[in-house]
Amino acid sequence: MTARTPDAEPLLTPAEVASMFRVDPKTVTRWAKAGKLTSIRTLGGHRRYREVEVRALLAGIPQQRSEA
Amino acid sequence: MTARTPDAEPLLTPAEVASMFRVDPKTVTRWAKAGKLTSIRTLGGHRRYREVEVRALLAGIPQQRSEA
DNA sequence: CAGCACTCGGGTAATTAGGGGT
DNA sequence: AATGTCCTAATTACCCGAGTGC
Repeated sequence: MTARTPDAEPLLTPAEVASMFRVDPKTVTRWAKAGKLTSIRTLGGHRRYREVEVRALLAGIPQQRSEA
Repeated sequence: MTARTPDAEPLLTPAEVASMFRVDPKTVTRWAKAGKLTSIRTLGGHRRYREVEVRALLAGIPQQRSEA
């Protein structure tokens, strides 16, 4: 009985991202503030992160800077 | 609810690895720079190390270094 | 409605990076 | 070649109270 997920992109909570990088959740928040990580906000102000982006960063894949 | 951990590979901080080997954290950094130890970088540039790799080295698992 | 775990803020210690020198 | 130590700047970790998520 799996709830269906229309077009949802997999998102991660701050705690999940933090544990993947072995850092404090607060640190992940700083990364988001610094624009190093894309953050989606809930209506209540909590942050959610794109799983694909986090995995890419963990793998050491340099992010595209839209400048050349 | 403890945050789920999607594919999180256990990582260690420089201080943890250093104390396990009873060396200075700086030395661990040198090992990483020399490619003797795999290092994952946080978005702030700090290093994290693979727990499995560290344990293996501590256990005296053959690296790629023969003794003739 | 109540409750608990998590996150949000800010502020302040503790680690880490990096180069240089023994 | 390999460690340990000194220095400064940057990054990260733990403290609090209040709000969100479920």
